[in-house]
Amino acid sequence: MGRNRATLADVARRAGLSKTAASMVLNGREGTRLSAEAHQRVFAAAEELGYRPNLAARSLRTRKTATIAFVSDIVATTRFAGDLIRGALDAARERDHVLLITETQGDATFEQYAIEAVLDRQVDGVIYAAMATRRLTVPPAILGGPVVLLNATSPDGLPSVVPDDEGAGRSVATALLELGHRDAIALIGRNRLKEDDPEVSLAARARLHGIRQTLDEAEVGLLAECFCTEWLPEHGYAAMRSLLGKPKRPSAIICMNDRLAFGAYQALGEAGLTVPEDISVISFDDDPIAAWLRPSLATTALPHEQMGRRAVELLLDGGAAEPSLVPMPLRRRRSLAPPAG
Amino acid sequence: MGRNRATLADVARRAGLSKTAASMVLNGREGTRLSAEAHQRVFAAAEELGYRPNLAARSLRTRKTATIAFVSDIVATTRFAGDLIRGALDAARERDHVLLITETQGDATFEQYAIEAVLDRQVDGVIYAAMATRRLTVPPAILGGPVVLLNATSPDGLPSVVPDDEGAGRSVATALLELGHRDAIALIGRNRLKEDDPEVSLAARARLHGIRQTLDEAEVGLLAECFCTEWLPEHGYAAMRSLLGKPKRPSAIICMNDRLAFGAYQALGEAGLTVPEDISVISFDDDPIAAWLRPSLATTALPHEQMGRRAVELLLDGGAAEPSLVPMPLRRRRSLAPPAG
DNA sequence: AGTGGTCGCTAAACTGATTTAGCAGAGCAT
DNA sequence: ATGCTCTGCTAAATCAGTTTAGCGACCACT
Repeated sequence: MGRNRATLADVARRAGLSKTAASMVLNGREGTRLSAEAHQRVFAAAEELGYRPNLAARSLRTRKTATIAFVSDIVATTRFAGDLIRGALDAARERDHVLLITETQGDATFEQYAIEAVLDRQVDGVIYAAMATRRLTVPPAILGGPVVLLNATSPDGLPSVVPDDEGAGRSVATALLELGHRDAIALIGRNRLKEDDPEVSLAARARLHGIRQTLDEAEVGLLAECFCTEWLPEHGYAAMRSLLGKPKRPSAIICMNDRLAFGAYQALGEAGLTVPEDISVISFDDDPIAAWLRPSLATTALPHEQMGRRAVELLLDGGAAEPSLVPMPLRRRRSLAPPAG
Repeated sequence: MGRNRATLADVARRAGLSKTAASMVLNGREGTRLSAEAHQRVFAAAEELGYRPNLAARSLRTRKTATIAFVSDIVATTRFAGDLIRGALDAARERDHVLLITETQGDATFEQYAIEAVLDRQVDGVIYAAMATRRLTVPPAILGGPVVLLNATSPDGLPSVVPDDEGAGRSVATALLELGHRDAIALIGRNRLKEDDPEVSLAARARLHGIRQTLDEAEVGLLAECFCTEWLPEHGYAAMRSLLGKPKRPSAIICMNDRLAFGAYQALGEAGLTVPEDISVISFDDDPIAAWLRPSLATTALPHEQMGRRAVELLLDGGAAEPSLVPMPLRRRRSLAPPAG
C-alpha cells in the first residue's frame, strides 16, 4: 500500500531546506523564524510531491494516532449499531480522527483480544459501546486512557452517553393523555428481567418509570399490563390477543418497543380492528418498520446517530462527568387518535 | 492511552540481553543461534513486564500494520451493513488483523478524505464496499495496494465479492414451480432504472434474469409484472392492490425484495385474502421482517456476513480474480403453498 | 573592539521496533 | 603459532517523522 510516498526528507531536499524546517512549516508552528520564502518553498515542494505524512512515524514520536477505538459487544444483531457507528464516524471525521472498530460478541476472550489489539495500535481513546442500553463494568485494561461508554453506564462513573428513556416514557404517556385517553390505556412489554437487572437493560425500567410518573400525575391508572418474555413481534401479538380477550377493550396501547407494536398490529388486523379509529398505538425505538406499518406507527426515536456523535465529542473534547442523556424525540404518526365514542 | 507500557528495551534489559536478541526470540525467528537459556530469560522478562510490542513502531520498520481499511459508501442506511462488517471483523480477527472503518456517504469530498485518512495510516489493504450491489469505478488513489470490492464489481477487473442474485432468482422460481404454480405467477418490483444501470444495481437484473430463465425452461410465462419506482413497502402495497383489481387473481407473487413483500402482505390483509392459502408470496433479501411477518415470509437470504468474511479472505489470502459469487440460500417459510383449487 | 541580541536556519537526538553486519571466544586442524 | 569455522551474541543502521539545542551571520550598542 502506498509504495512510493514522498517523505519529509524528500520535501526538505526539494525545498533546499532541512527536515526540521520542513516539519515546522508544514505543522504551522508558531514562533519559528523561518522566512516567508522558506514557507513558500516548503509548501510548493510538498504540493509538487503530493506529500502526505506517514502517521505511523509521526505517532511514534507524538504518541497520538488520531485514531479512536470503537469496541462494542455486538455490531450486527441490531440494526441500530449502524447509526451509532455512523454518528461516531461523522464526529470523528470532523476532528480528523478515524475509527478502529472491533466486536467482542459478548465473549471474554474476544474482548480481551479486541482490547489488546486496539491498545497495541496506540489508539488515543476508547468508546466502549453496548447494543442494548445497560450497566456494565469495563475491562480494567482500557482504563489507562480516555474512555467513554456509549449506550451504557458503569459503576465507576466513567463518562457515558445514554438515551433519555425516562423522558421518552413521559412523552409517550403525555401524547396519549393529550388526546383524551384516560382509563383505557394498556401496556405491552412488562418484563421483570429487563426492569430489575440493570446489566440486562436500563431502558425498560426508565421507560416504565416515565410512563407511570406521568400517568400518576394525571391520576390515571393503567387498564392492563402485559408481561412479555422478549420484545419480539410474536410476543406483542400474543399480548394483544390476550388483551382483546378481556371484557374491557383498551382505547390505546403503549408498546415497549416497535417490534412488539408490530405484533400488536398483526393481532389487531386479524381481529378486524382499525388503528387508530378503534385503538391507538404508540411505542418506542423508531425502528424502520414503524414508518412502514399501515397506519404508520407513532413512536419515540432512539437517537443513535446523535449518541455516537456525542460519544466522540465527549472523548475528544472532554465534557460532563454525569451521564449525558440524549433526548428521544417523539415521532407523531398515524397510529394516534382520540378515544372512540 | 497505554502510558507505562514496557518497551522491547525494557525486556532486553531485564533479560540481560540485547534488544536484538529479545526481538528475535519474541518473533520466533528461525536460524538464530540464541541459547535455550536466552529464550527462557526473554520470555520470562516479557511475561513479567506484560510486554506488548508497539505496533506503530513495528510498522514503521516492517511497512505492515495488520490493519485493513473498510471504506463503504453508506454504513447506516441499510441494516445489512452491520452483517457485512461483522463478517469482515470475524475473518480479520482470525488473521490477527483489525478494521479501520470509514464512510464516504457517496460524497466525492468525503471519499477523498476517507481514502487519504486510511492510506496515511498505512493500512495493508482496502475493502471498498457498496451497500447496494452495483458496478462502480474505484478511486485511483487506492490502487497502489491490495483492494477487494465488496458487494460491487468494477470495470478494472479487481477482485470482488457479490451475492449470487441470479441463482437466487432461479431458486425462487423453482420453489414456486415445484409447488405446482404455473400460469398465475406475478412479479412485483420491475424497475427499469435498477435493471438497466449497473451503477445503480446489479441485483435487479440478475434476479429477473434468474427468474425468467427458470420459468422459460418450464415454459411458463408470468401472469403480470408490476413496475415500482422504489422497492419500499408502500410500492409493494400499491402493486398488490393493482394486481387484485385485475380479472385473474395470481396464485403466487414474487417480490423483488422483502420490503415490497411486506407492502403486499398489507394489501392482501386488507383484501381479506390469506397467505399462503389464497396466494403464496416469496421474495429476496431475508430482511428481519421476513421472519416477523405472519405468516413468515419465504425469501432468499443476502449472505452479507459470508460476503464480508470472503472479502477479507480474498484480500489477505489472495484468490480468484473473477468475481466471487456467494450463494443466497432459500429460506423456506410459511408463505408458500400449492396453488388453491 | 568587544558584547549581546536577534534572525534564519540546521544537526542530532528521540520515538520503539526490525534487521544487517560483524565481533569475541572456543574448538580444531595444520 | 596460525588460520579456520562455528557459536552466541550485540552495535548500529533503519523506518519517517518531531523536537531540542545551538550555530553562524548580522546588527546595535557601549
